[in-house]
Amino acid sequence: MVPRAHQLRSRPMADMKTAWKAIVARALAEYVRQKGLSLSLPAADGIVVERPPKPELGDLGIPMFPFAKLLRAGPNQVAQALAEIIAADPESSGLGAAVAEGPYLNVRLARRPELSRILDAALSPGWGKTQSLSGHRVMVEFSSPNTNKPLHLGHLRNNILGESLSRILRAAGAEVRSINHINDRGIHICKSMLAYMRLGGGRSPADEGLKSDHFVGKYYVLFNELKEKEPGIEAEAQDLLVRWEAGDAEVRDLWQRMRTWVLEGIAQTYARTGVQFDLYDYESDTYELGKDIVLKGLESGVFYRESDGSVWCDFEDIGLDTKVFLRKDGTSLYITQDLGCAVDRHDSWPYDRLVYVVGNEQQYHFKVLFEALGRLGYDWARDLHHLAYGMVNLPSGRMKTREGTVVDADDLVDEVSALAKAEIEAKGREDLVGNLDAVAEKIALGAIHYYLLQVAPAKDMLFDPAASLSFNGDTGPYIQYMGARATSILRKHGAGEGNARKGKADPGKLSGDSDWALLRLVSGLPEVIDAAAAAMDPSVLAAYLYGLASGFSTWYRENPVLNCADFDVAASRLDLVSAVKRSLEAGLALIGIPFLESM
RNA sequence: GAGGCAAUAGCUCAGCUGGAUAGAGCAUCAGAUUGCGGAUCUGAAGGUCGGAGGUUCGAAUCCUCUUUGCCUCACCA
Repeated sequence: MVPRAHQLRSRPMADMKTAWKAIVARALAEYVRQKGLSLSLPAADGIVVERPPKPELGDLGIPMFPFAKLLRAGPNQVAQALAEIIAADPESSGLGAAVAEGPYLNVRLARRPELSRILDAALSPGWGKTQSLSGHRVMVEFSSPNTNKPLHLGHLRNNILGESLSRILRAAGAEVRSINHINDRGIHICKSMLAYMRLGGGRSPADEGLKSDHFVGKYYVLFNELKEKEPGIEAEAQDLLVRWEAGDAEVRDLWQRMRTWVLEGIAQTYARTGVQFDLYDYESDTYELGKDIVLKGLESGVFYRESDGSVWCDFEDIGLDTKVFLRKDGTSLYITQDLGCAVDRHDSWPYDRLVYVVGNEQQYHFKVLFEALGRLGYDWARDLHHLAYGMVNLPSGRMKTREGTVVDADDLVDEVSALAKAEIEAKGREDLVGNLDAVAEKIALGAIHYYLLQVAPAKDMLFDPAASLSFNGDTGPYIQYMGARATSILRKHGAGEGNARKGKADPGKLSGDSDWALLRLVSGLPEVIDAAAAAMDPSVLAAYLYGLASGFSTWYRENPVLNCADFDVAASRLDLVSAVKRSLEAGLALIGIPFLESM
């Protein structure tokens, strides 16, 4: 089965693998026929095709071990036999040549047709978009801040994971809705309100010259100081919550005012870091949702009532605990609300998947939530997914608000920006970059987002300030820098410099090992996007982009473009540089790293 | 105590459904620019993949046990 033309356009390298699986499967069948054996062979898509560890070994490698066992022959022998059969297969000859190397069948692809196909794809408008999830609707909930303090480093990891995931899913063809579930009610909110009532003196953020979310956060910290001297203040906060729930006008008024301050401040942080949402849920609107669902579940016997009136569900049969779903006073809990939200969301926009980007400390909660929804008869409960990410720790240990070891999001971006600015100035590039502050901030985002995304989501990570501020090596700014250099070549060409305009571009001129190696790297983008989307893991894309940038860097040191004496090669390499630039640009956009034309 | 996640180079991390000599970056050492941006490149050194068994032609990867670390096990969110 030879892949269709439009598929070849969108995923050049993946389709080559598919094509070769089919060729090998055919060769196996032929081998069996020749030997007069009768046995069932593996399906073509079950054949493992990998990439040889070294480029000299070819473009694709197929281990013969599984077949050796099946055919009761040595793997080297099988490789040899298959190579001969494939050499005689007329369909394979246009696609490349297979050579037996030890127990492996290594394929050298026919470069000339591949080169033009890859280049063609990489320079066409759809590059960086795939269809692997087309027709899918995915909801992604992330960020979910509290409205009593500003965002911190942990939120930055959450935000970029959620934002990047949303973009990757869209790039893979899915229809995505991103949701921010604002936690704007509860005892923690009342605490900052109470401290403000005591110490705020009616001042506004502007009066104190503070960003509005930082202003509110200050009072949250002050509450904890008050508590030291005045233990009774906790009860007062509780009382404030009761008044809030009762709709007390004075309390609601203050609540509204402080909430707005925080949300305005947080919105600024989202804007500067490039995070966007399609929808906002406010807990103050949704906190009573889910009660009726629990009551229905009570009727159907999914839940049971304790003698004190509280409602529970027993999960001991699946190794979990019993869990409360309604308080004895009939009020709802976190999980009650989440139950209601999930149903509401599915009613309003039936999705194929709902992803909660929430810290791994809540794994138990989501396990219970999903299980409860399933028991209540919602068959879409299996489409819910908790994307649990690990904590961001500091060299000194865990971040703790009370100990003042929290790394504030805005402060971090400011700090890294200042370093980037100093770096630009140290190199005397102020005039080259244009808007100095804007570019410095984009470099800072590149550094921070890449640092946070480079680690697989599930893992806890260490945030080492010194290392994260570095712009060298495996970092976001390194990738940005390679993008800037590629752009620089194209810019010079555009300005009339170099030999490329004297020649004629021909992909066939790029069949040398180093040009070919770089173009193969480029060709991997669509597959990586699909893999990142399937695994819901932006880190695989981050790793790919670093590899591409690094490959480009190695390549262009040895391979002149504008200065190439062979004008046709110069013109062809210019296309290759364009393809690299476009791939970096498309890929970086998906992981929230600004592309820079110069830096 | 129960459940979950993790452990790979001095440090921070990759290692896709088991496959060819376990890879990067940082740090260390040694080099490279009369050429398209040196925030770069090349090289050296650095590993009993926490430990012990098992499955397999083959294990960092799968299974069991074990050690260590983190998280959770609220009528908080």
